[in-house]
Formats: sequence, C-alpha cells, structure tokens
Amino acid sequence: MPGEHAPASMVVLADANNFFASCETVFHPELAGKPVVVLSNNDGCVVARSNEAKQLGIINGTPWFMIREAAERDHVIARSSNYELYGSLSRRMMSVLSTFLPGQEVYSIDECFMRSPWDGERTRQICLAMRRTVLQGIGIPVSVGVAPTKTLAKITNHWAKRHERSHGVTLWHDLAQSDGGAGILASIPIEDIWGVGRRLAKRLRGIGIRQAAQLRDSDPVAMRRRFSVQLERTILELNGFPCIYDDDHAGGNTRNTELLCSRMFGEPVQGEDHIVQAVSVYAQYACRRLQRQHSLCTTVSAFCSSGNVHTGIPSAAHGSMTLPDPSDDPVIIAAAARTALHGSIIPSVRYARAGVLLTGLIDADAFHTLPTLGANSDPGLSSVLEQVNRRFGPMRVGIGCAAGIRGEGRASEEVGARWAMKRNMLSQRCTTRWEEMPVVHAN
DNA sequence: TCTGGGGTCCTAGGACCC
DNA sequence: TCTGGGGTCCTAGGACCC
Repeated sequence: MPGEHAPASMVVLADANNFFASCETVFHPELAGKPVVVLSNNDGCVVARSNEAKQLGIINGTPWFMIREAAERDHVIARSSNYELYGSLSRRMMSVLSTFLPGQEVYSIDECFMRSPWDGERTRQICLAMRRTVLQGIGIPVSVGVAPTKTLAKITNHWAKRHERSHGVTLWHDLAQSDGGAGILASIPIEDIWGVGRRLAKRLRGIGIRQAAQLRDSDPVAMRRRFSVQLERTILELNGFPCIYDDDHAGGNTRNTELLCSRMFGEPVQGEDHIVQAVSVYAQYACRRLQRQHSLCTTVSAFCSSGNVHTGIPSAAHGSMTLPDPSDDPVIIAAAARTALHGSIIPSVRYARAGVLLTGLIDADAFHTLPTLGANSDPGLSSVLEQVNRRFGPMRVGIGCAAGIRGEGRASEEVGARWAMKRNMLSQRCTTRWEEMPVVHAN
C-alpha cells in the first residue's frame, strides 16, 4: 500500500480555528472579538472557545454550571451546540478547500488532509490563496500546516495557529531548523503529539521521554515491542517517513463501520416506558444515518445507564439482538432495540442516558434477497414513514412518538419528551431552515 | 442540582478447527 | 504424571481522536 502513494507529495492539513465558535460568529458578526463559548448537549460543558474566551482561562471540558457565574461577569457569550449549522458550514468549507488541492480526506468536522504535488513556495502560495477564499466565502478562518507526514503536519498546523506572522500557513521546512538547528520538536511535550494521549504520555515520561524530539530519536522497533504498533508509526512519522494512511479516501466518502446514537437525558427518567421511547427515537436517528451511507446493519444493541454516582447506585442495562436479515428499516431496528433492553430495566433506577449502537454494517448493494423472503415487517409502514419524512421534514412522524412526546419546541425534529435534551442557548440554523434564515436590512 | 457524543484501531483472550 | 502446534474468527475492552 505505501507504494501506491506518491512519495514526493507533501501532506497539507487545513484546520479551522475555533470552529464552533467561528460558526456562531458567521451570522452574528457582533460576536467577533468577544469571548464566546459553545456548550455540549444539555448545555453540559464547554466544547469550544473563541480566542478571547481562551484568554480568560476557560478550559475545554469544564462543566458550564461551575464557571457560569464568573463567565457571565466577564461578559462571556454562551451558545448551545448547533450541529446542524456547523455541519452545513463544514460541508461548504470542505467543498471550497477541495478545489485548491487534490486528495482531500475529511478527517473531522473542521479539518481535512490534502496533498500538494508542488514545491514548497508554490504550495505556500496556494495555501494562502485557499485560506483567503475560505475566509471570504464562508467566513471561517482556517490554518494550514504543510509537512512530509500527517503527524508533522499536525504539529506545523498547531504552530501556524499560534503565530500571527505565519499568516495562517506554515511549512515544516520553516520549523525544522528553528531553536538553533535542534528543531521545534525539542520544545514540544509528548502529550501534544497526535496519537499520544494522557495514559501513554504518562508511561513515556516514566521512561524519561518528555519531548517530541526524544520520542523521534527512540528505537521504533523496541518501542513497538514495549508499547504498540501505533507508537512505532508515530515515531517513524516524526522522522519524516509517512506511514499513517487513509485506506479508502477515494471520493472522500468513507463509510462508518458502526453507528452510535446516544444521549444524556435532559433530566433523569424512571421506568421502562420512557427508556423505550427514547431508544425508539434514537434507533430512528441511527437508521437515517444508516440509510444515508447506504448500509444495512446486522446487529442492534441498546443500552441505558444511571448517571451521577451521587444521586444513586450506578446501574446500567444493555442487550443486543442479531437481526434475521440485514436491514435499514426503522420499524425493524427500533423493535430490535426495544427487545434488546426488554426486561433488564430496573423500575427504581433513575436513568441518565441511553443509546443505540448499530454494528455489523454492510453495503446495501451487497445484500440481495427475494422480496417475499425479506424481513418480516409491513413494508407499507416503512415506506409511508419515509415519504412523510421526506415531504414534511425529519421526525414529523415516527415510531414511539404516539405516547405524547411531540413537544412545543420550535425545532420540528426534536421530541418534546421530559428526557429530551436541553439546549436553551441555541442559535439559528441559518443555512438549513427556511424559517430560520437570517434577514439583512439595507439602509 | 447541573460533567457530551460519535467514532476508529489495536490487542488479548476464548472458542473452535485440523 | 504427562497434555502439540498452528491457524481463524469473534468479542470485549483499552486507548485515542475530534
């Protein structure tokens, strides 16, 4: 496989700055220059911050309730996470980026790898133009790192974000000779390396490896034996030998191998009825994603658990069902999820979250059966659901919604059940909902 | 009172087979 | 008392990522 990749080309990593916070600013320019934080579902904890919020010392992952008072004193603006908006802006951004360089591999909602077949200077000019275009056309600032390997591109990108003079674009070549020739790796702690998490960093420090340069200079074979094959790859990548590949980025559309839909409840709930409702709804969300990627699943798992240890004895229930035939039918899959949990829910427990996991995913085209031998649901019901959802929007009707869980909220696709998520500071979904489109006034 | 959600890859160990 | 060698497949759990 390595042979298939052109060795001469450089890895280009484009990564949006403070992506969620930047998205909130696109349609609310008055937020620019102000401290903005974006909160996780249920407005639980901070998941993104503008530069100004970072300067106030707000750390990612901090529970909102713990810093709320201080943040409000500092005039921090908080938003519930609006994934519909972020997803939409992400698709636009990726689309623009892909017109500048080949080999795009969308790595996450806010970053993608690309390849440049050009030399350093030409690559730099292309990346500067790419950055300007995205900023002007989408309104999102991105930083770009260019390096021989993905691991080094991550480091280079990180540097570009922090140093104004780079104008958002940095080449590994520029950094390799810094610090009097020792290179920038001598000043980077190991936990800042892509692929080295907290646990591994602790173990590495235990054997005296503290900086990236020390890891780069360690023996990859010995480290593989002692730790893992991933760490060996990281070491090789730090030395400039690419060995982390994306297997199937052809078309940029990779398929998931499993799909999970899980949520914390807005408030803990008790009793099988509520859990079954939630699990039915999550199963339908998961099915939409399954159908979108044109897959069928073979196994359906469902789980629920009580949350906070302080509010009761921790308790969890889970179960799974193998389907008689691979399916993407919400009727079948929601029923399987309910069956998987049936009997294991304890009536006295207050559950805080639940979820549905679809595994054993296969390509829908790879599975054929005669219509009469297919899965034993009423085909009419599924197709009616599909047609209604297509015409009137997702989740207007659905399974498990009969028990009065359609709420009053503005969001048509959200259920109004007691257990539904809290998102009290949600911005408008300007790019995906007609009724939430921004209005511009000209004087 | 209140701490997210959705993934991937790798490894070890068990079941099973010849 | 002694108890092969090698392989595959599956699953659970750890670790990491954004």
